[in-house]
Amino acid sequence: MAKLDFSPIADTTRRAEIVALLRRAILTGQLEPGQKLNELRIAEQMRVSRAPLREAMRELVQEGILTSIPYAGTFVIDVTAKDIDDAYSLNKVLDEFAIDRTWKLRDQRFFNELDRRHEAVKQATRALDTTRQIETALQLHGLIYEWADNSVLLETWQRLTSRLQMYFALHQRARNEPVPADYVHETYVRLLKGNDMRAAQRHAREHIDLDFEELLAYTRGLEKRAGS
Amino acid sequence: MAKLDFSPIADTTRRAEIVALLRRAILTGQLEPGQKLNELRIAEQMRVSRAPLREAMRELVQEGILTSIPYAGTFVIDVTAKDIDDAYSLNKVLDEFAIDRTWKLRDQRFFNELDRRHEAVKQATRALDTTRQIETALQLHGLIYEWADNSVLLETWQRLTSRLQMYFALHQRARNEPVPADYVHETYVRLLKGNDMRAAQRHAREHIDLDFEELLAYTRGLEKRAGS
DNA sequence: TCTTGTAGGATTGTCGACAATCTGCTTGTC
DNA sequence: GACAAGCAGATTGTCGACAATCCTACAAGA
Repeated sequence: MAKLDFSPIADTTRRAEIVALLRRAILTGQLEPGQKLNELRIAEQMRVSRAPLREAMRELVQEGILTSIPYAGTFVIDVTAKDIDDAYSLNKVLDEFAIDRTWKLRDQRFFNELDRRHEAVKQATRALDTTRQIETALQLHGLIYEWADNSVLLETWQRLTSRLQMYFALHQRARNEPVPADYVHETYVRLLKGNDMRAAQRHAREHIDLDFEELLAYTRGLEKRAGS
Repeated sequence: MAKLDFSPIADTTRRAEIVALLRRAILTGQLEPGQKLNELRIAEQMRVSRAPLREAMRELVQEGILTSIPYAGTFVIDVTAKDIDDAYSLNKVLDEFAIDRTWKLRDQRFFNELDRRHEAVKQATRALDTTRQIETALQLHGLIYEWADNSVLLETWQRLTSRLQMYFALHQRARNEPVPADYVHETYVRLLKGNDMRAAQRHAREHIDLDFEELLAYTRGLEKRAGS
């Protein structure tokens, strides 16, 4: 018999679909930070009852992109400069760890996947699809986490990813211009293929710092506006 | 007017109470790994309807201590040696980061709180209350995370804590004898009060390794039993 | 004028019932 | 006896309605 890998079939609960829809709306910035989610309205729009919607919202609260206040409502989290700073500084540490753990496990499949994801980023960049560009860039970056063979680390990264994607999307919407940032990934991929682990780790740090500076500048602007 | 700090009043939703009850049952080992949670039965026992119970369970699924399979049920997560290994190796990295970030922020209040939590551990140890001993030890350990002034790091730690507490509780139940492990905390506290950050970080690593070895040995036993 | 009490409407939290799905057993056929 | 089809029974997923709570506006009183 031919060896054939079947992927698991899609989750068929409404709840799972609602989670996906809401997450996407939040991470692409369609739902703005601080905005309240009216259960009845959303349930009507999605043509579902409030029960699965509420369960979906609980999941996203635990995922860290919604926040809930009893009897008051559920809101998209606010984005402060400090949150971004916190997320990024933790990300640096995790990157270093992930690269360390992945390093010995790299094989041809890893390199192929790396190229594939890199290509996806470049394609999205050429197509000027900023949302997809952010998504693919984070997926490229996430490969070291998937490869590190540490489930807890991977979970942590996925939680962080949600926030990062949200931050980048907001940043994008504000600037409303495509990001080049292509050569940076070029170097990143090259170093991950090479033999100098410390160099790769160092680059990851610096690469992150780069994006981070831009984000912070944007967010500081946000807070000035909110404070006025 | 006298300055008085009021703490926020407790959440009064059934959901929040159910979450607390379930979490406690899982983390103390009353609900065993792999065990299925029957919604109807639990709802009847708690005298609540299934709606808030299900929402509570979704939260715990996202928290990582329950796992859900659509139309099959929700189960307490299984504990494998690899999971523990993963959690601990990540914990080492986070500890180092947390100590680094906390170091400059230490003040008298920090030291006082450190002593207070240390005292709580010793008290639980003297009282032979192993459940409370685990709880207080993790709280002592968690202080550097609370003090590090990084909300994302703190969240990550809290997620890890849930698992660690569960692991320790299982370990305890299996051995059924009180752990001394008192002097270890003594050293930990002393180093956190001192002036040598690297020494504190190094100790945190070694301290963790110690507990970890015991846990792993226990869990390997578990898997042999399950495999037979 | 400021504070306090009080409806009214809107929204969230909870409940009980129904629909969809899974599991194990029985039955019938070969 | 082996195996597939199909039928309960139990359990999860979803729905619509009710209860509890909050926010707003407005009126009454100091």
